[in-house]
Amino acid sequence: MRSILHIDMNAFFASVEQRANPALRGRAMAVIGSENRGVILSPSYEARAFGVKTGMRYGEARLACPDIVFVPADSAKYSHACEQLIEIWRSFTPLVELFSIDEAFLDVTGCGELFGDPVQIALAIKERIWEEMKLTCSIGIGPNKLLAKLGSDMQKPDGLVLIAPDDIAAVLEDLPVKEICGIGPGLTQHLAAAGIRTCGELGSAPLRLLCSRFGIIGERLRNMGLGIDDDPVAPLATQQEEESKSMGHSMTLDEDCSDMPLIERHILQLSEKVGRRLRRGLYSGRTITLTLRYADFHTFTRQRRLRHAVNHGLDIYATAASILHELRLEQPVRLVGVSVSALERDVEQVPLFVEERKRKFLAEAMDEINDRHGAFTVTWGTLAERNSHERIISPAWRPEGDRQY
DNA sequence: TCTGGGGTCCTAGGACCC
DNA sequence: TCTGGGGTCCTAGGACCC
Repeated sequence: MRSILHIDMNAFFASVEQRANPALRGRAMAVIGSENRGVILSPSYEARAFGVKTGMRYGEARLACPDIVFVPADSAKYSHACEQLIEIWRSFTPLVELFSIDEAFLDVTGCGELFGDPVQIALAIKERIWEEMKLTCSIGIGPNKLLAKLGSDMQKPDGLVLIAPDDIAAVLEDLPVKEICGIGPGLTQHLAAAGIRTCGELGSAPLRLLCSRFGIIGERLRNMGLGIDDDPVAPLATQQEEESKSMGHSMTLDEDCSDMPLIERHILQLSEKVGRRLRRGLYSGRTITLTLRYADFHTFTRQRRLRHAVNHGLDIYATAASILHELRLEQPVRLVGVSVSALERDVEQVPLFVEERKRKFLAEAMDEINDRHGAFTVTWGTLAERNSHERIISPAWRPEGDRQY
């Protein structure tokens, strides 16, 4: 039986900002992304008390909480805090899997001799994080990642929830399926249509029914209902060795735009950013995808497969622009995105030794804002230059078990 | 102050080949 | 050749996560 911890930092960006600036402490504040047309990335707990939530538009947040203070996101600050967290976690176990910039799984099976039972370990970790960083977190403990993640969600902020093997059935019996990581709105609705609302119902549903309705994820779904999950905690070094599958950038324009030359310039800028990241990671790619979002939010993609892989901004741009020119825009454009997939690695140039890449990873880590629902994703050590302020993003890698959705 | 940005995986249909 | 089926590649879209 494994012992897995899932650690979820509470209001991570907001807490880091409050820690850095005493004037923000105890105040309703929120970290925001872009200046213009963005959403709340991370509200402080004081703001949450007013009903401010991640993903809210600024106007909505101000309506709920007129005195709220908006603070622009500072990715370097959060990356640095994340590095400190990793250091603390790794002092307990080498099996640390970063799930996002503010979440991690730790496999503490067999750490008992050194640090005590899993609850003692969790308490010790919370104490270290508080002592050294003045941040709180919620920790879930379970026999696998699925249940550990569930546990960390059950008590916020500053929670500690143990789901022991004997508790599993009782915890899951009446739990709505959407609480499970991997079951989103779409699956929730489909399951409801099949008469399945709780994990208890999901776990006892006939496998044949689930497979006929949900295909190859049927079995995985039933396991979710039963709290079964064999997915191992992938240590950082392994995560870093995983190759990226795609790299892209997108941006919401300050204003909806019908001006083709202007849209082209945005596409060029995005193409250059993507190209730099590809080259830095010693990648090139054969498939170029252009994403457009119209003013009414309708979003679509067009992609083109090239004969040879490319990684220069102008090559990416040439393809993306030609795709654009074959379209007839039906509305003003709200968002433009360029991404490259079908990636290849230029083997001869790759200098990679795990240790070397590991060091780079910590030095250059995570940059670009994602949000969440608040989070960043993280970039793995593939940068060639140091001290670059370029924004480098990351594969939104996920644990294998959740990958199938 | 109308709704961000980064990913992964899966499905389904059509082209094309044997 | 009035007719089938398997395989691969490609494209578009959608579900899911943070």
